[in-house]
Amino acid sequence: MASPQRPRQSSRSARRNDNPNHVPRPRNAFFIFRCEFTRRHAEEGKNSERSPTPEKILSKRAGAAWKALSEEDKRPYRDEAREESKRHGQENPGYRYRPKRTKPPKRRATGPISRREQVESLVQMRESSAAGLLPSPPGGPHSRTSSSPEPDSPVTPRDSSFHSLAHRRSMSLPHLDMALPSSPYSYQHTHFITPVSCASSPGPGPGPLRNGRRASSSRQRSYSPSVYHIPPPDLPFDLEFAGGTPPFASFAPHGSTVSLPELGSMQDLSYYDDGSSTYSTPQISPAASLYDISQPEYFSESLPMQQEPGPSNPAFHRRQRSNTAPSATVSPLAFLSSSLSNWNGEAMPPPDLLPPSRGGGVPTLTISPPEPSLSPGHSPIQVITDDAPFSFGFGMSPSSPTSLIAPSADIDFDRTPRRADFAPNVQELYAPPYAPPPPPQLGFMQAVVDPALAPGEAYALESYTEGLGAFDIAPAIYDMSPFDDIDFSDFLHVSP
DNA sequence: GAGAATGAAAC
DNA sequence: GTTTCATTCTC
Repeated sequence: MASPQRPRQSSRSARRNDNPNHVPRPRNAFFIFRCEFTRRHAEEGKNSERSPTPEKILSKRAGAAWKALSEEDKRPYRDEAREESKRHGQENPGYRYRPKRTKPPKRRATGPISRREQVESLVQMRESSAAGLLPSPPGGPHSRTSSSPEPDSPVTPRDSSFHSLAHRRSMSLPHLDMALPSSPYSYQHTHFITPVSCASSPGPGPGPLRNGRRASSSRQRSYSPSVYHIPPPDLPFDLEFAGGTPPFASFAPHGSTVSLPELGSMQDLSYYDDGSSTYSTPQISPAASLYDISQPEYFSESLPMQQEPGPSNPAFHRRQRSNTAPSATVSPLAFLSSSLSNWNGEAMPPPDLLPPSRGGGVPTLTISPPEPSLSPGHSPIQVITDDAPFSFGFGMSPSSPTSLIAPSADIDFDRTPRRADFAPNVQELYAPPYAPPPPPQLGFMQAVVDPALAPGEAYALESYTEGLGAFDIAPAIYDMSPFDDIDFSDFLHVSP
């Protein structure tokens, strides 16, 4: 059994950082065992003619011996490790293990990246663009802010807020892979939407593919009996369906369409930070039902005129952002249904006539990116009619749609301030520090992203970087002086 | 400083 | 899931 001696500071740890005050970590059970193992070996070797066993070999033997021990045999060492850890805590109050990352952590193969990472990506690209350089890969200068803080740097309340902020996600973030195809980060946010007839009820079961795999090839097919995995929109792809009606599947507010009747028969899946997921059935607003826009005649010339879009329209009132919103990843479908719930039912006919081929059929909805002409926080939902009962695809931007203007979702997971949240005088002072990103020039992407919409996307990032900059996340990039007087506390969880 | 082992803790 | 660092000491 290991003696309860305090381990002497190793030469390596003593040198660590050249810091004489460095406090080594408490040993774990195996290290206590290994120390004893080494000691026993040394004692046995005293009377031996053999040369001392190299430490490497000893470590291997100790590891094998440790594995050979039963749990009962290991218990004294585990107990001792607990005791040592307890003593360590008592002798070093306030101690916190702070490993230093010497190399950037490997990017997760799946899962969404943080908004902050995306902002950093944008900033990096913008700088590179201004310098006429290609973006540097992750791990470059701008990835520094993603690594752990300096071990000995004080943790201020602001730091805490900052970290919780960085872990929040927002569905209002533009998809950088689309707006900025050369982003060093890949957008991995995947949603699964299955027809009710195929989907299991909420809870366990075969369920969707967690963290949908992303094929490395430029073409991807993915199908399972209960799950349709739709790859990110930056890749051309084919979908295979086992017959029947293909599901509405969407992962970006671009170009995917679905008819309203179908919308109500589908289930959506959202992932949460804690790894859980929930199904939900989009709720069609009473207004939508009332107008029954599933009927083609609804789009006849007898459409009622409605208000002009804009802040004066009560329907455009933006709800107060909630600090208690769950940290969830919202799918575009949830976004759409939420938008519909706010929709006042009014429709705006198109300025020009619908093409004859689009004169009938079942109307479909297309979620479009925000347009800069609209007040911030509002997205247009465009209703188009199509001969096909269902259409799906990318690059199917409505050419001459009937337009419904609906307020955007009141689910806003972005607790960072937006320009609209700033004091009026600040809003007047502020001028965007950069031009909107240029339209993508990649062939397929060009068909998907409407360059005219880029400013709207840029706006969201711009406002977010404003918020980040106010917390010194991107110092020396923006002149944040106009925002010095802003109280951001409403957007943060700050312990009193 | 690397190397061997295992596991706690952080990220 | 990945990385660091606890111990030890030789190479």
